[in-house]
Amino acid sequence: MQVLRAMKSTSVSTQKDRADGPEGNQSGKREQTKLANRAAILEAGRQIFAELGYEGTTVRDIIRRTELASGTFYNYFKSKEEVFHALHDDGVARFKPLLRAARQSAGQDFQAFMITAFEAYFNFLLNDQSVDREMAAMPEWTRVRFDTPESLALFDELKDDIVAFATEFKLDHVDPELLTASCIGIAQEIGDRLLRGRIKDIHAAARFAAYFVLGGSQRVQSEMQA
Amino acid sequence: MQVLRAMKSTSVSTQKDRADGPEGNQSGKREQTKLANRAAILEAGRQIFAELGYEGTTVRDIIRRTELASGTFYNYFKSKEEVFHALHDDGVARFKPLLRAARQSAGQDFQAFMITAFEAYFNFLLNDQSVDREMAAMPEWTRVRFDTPESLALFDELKDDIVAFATEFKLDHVDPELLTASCIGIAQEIGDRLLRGRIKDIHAAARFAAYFVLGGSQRVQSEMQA
DNA sequence: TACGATGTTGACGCGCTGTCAGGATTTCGC
DNA sequence: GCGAAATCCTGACAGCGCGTCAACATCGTA
Repeated sequence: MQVLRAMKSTSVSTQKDRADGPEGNQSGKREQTKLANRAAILEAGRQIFAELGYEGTTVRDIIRRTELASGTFYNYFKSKEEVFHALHDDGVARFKPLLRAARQSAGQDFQAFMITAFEAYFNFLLNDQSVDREMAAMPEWTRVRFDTPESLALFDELKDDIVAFATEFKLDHVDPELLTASCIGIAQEIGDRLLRGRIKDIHAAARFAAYFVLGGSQRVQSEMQA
Repeated sequence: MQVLRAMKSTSVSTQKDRADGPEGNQSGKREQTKLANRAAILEAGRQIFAELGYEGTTVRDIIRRTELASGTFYNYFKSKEEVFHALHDDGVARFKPLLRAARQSAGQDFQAFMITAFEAYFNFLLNDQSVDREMAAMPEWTRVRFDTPESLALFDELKDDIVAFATEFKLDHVDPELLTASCIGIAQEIGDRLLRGRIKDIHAAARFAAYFVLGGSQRVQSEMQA
C-alpha cells in the first residue's frame, strides 16, 4: 500500500531535487506517491532514530512505522545511513539561511557576526526538530557524527567568512585551516554540552565563543609573527 | 581451542583490573588462558576495527580472527562496543602519563604547559597504535565518537588544570565549563584534521592551539567584566 | 585418582539484510 | 475508453549475524 495521505509531520524535505523542467511537474499521481513515500520514510526515520538511537534502529524499524512493504524501502534509500544523511542534510539546509541572516545583519562588524552566528547555531541545535538533537541527548557512551557533503559545504562557507575576517584584521600569520577548525570544534563541543544541559545560558555561551575566537586569533597573530 | 601462545602484538592491556589479593596471582593455567583469550580478542578487534571500521565489523569478524569459538566471545565482552571501549580506554590510559609529564615539566608556566599538552596529544594521535587513529583516517561520512568513563575522567583532570590556570590568571569571569569545552573541541577538531592530513605541522598546530586558548580566555575575561 | 568447578564449543532459533519474481497501478498512444 | 508498456510495490526467500545454552573438555583440589 502506498502512502498518500498528507503528512502532518514536521517539515522534512519532501521535494527531492529533481531537474524538473520549468513549472516543476508535480502533477502525476506517480510523482505524488513517490514524494509521499519518501517523506513517510524520512519522517518515520526521524522518529525512530530519536527513540532507538542510530545504532539501535534497523531498516525494518523504519519501514514498519510506515504502511509500506520492506522491499519498497530500497527503492528510496540504500540503507538507514542514507536516511540519516538525508535528515541531517535537511537540518543543514534549514540552518544555512540562519547563518546567512547573521552575516547579513552584522555587516562589517565581525564581532557581531560571530556572536549572532554562534547564537544562531546554538538556538538551532536546541530548537530545531533535527535528528542530531534528540540523539545527542541520549546518554550513550558511543555516539555518531556525520560529515556529509552538505555539512562540509557549510563549513566551507564558514571558512570564507573566517578568511574574510582574518584578512580584514590583517591576521596574516593565522592559518585559516586551524582557525576554522577551532571555531567548529568550539561550536560543536559547547553545543554538545548545551544539549546535555551541562550549560544553560545560550546567549552567554555565544558571547563566550565569539570573544574567545576573536581574542584567540589576535593572540596567535602577535605570537606567531614574533 | 583456547589461545595461549604469546601475543606478539601491541601492548594492549592484558591485565583486567581484578581485585587480586596482594601478590596478584597470575599463576594458574586457568588465569593464563583467560588473560590470553582476552588479549587475543582485543588484538583481533583492534585489527578488524582498523580494517572494516566500527560499523562494518561484527562480533563474528573479531572472533574469527581468533582460534576461539563464537560463544567464547561472550565470556569476555558483551558486544563489539565493549571491545571498542576497552581498546579506547587503553589508549586513554597510555595518554594520561603523557599529559602528566607535560604538567610536570611546565611547572607554573601555563603557556608551556598548554603547548606541551597539545603537542603531546597530537603526537599521541598520530603515532599511538590506537583504534581511534586508524578509524578517523577512514574516509567515511559517518563516524563514531566515544565518551567512556575513562575519557571523561581524563577530561576532568584536564579541567582541573584549566581551572588552576584560570585562577592563577584571575580569570574569574571565565566559565570553566565553557573554557574546558573549548579546549577539548579545539584539540579534537585540529586532531581530526591532522589525522586526515589536512594539517601537517604538529608543532605549529600545538602552538596555535595554546596561544589561541590563552588569548581567547583573556579576551573573554575583559569583555565579560565590562 | 576422582570429583566439582570453571570455561569452551558450536548448533540453534530469531531477526535483519538486500533481492527478485510476480502482481498491482499508472501512463501513454491510439 | 482501451490495451500495452512502463513503473513501482509487495512479501517471500536465502544468507548471515546475534546471543544462548546444553553438552563437553579442562583445570583445581583433596
